[in-house]
Amino acid sequence: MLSGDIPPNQTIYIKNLNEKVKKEELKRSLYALFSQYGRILDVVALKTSKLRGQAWVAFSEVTAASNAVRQMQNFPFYDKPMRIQYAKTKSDCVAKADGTYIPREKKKKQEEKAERKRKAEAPNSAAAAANGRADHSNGGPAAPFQQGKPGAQEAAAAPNNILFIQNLPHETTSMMLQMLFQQYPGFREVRMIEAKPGIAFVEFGDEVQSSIAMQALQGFKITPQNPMVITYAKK
DNA sequence: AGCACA
Repeated sequence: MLSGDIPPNQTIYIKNLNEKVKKEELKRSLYALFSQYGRILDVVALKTSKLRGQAWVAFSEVTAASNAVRQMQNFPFYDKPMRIQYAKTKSDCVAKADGTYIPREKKKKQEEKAERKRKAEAPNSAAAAANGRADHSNGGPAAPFQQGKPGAQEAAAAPNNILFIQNLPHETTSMMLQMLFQQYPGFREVRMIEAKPGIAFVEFGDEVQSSIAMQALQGFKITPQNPMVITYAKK
């Protein structure tokens, strides 16, 4: 198998990223691009000699990661095809959420303690950490995806530089949509069909640009009753 | 190619 034999993980590992992109921009773009697959807990990118050109995106669900691995495989991102796998280990942010997180410095002490457990001391902080935390106060409940996003096991549409907008109020004009979408880089045009009110197509220069606009305007309300639903247009 | 979180 191309992707190797790494078992599914809610964090994906991305390599072959364009190393010229600034770290903060890279993280923001990755966030915008991948949040269509589910809730993102964290994006990690380092520019050290060992770690440049790579990034980790941690999702709240494994199914989101699975869809992302399949759908975004080889996606041209800043002119380079992304190579995506599951991460080999659990992200710290995930461990923190499920109560298994052990700070890095304390990890060694932790192992030493386990070796000389012959002491059989009274329960200490290590034992408490091993038991995990009962409270899930961290980050709140795992909310279902917002409307307009596919269910976890349902395949998401393939990225497209053209967006399909639904649930618009019938009085929406292409000029109104242009005002909204032209603030995002790569905007080209809005197309509406007179015979079909409530929908529109918005074209961008490429899939990265359309994805960022989608993320930014997903659920935007032109009227209080009309949160817009944005998906990629079918090819 | 390269699997981290300070």
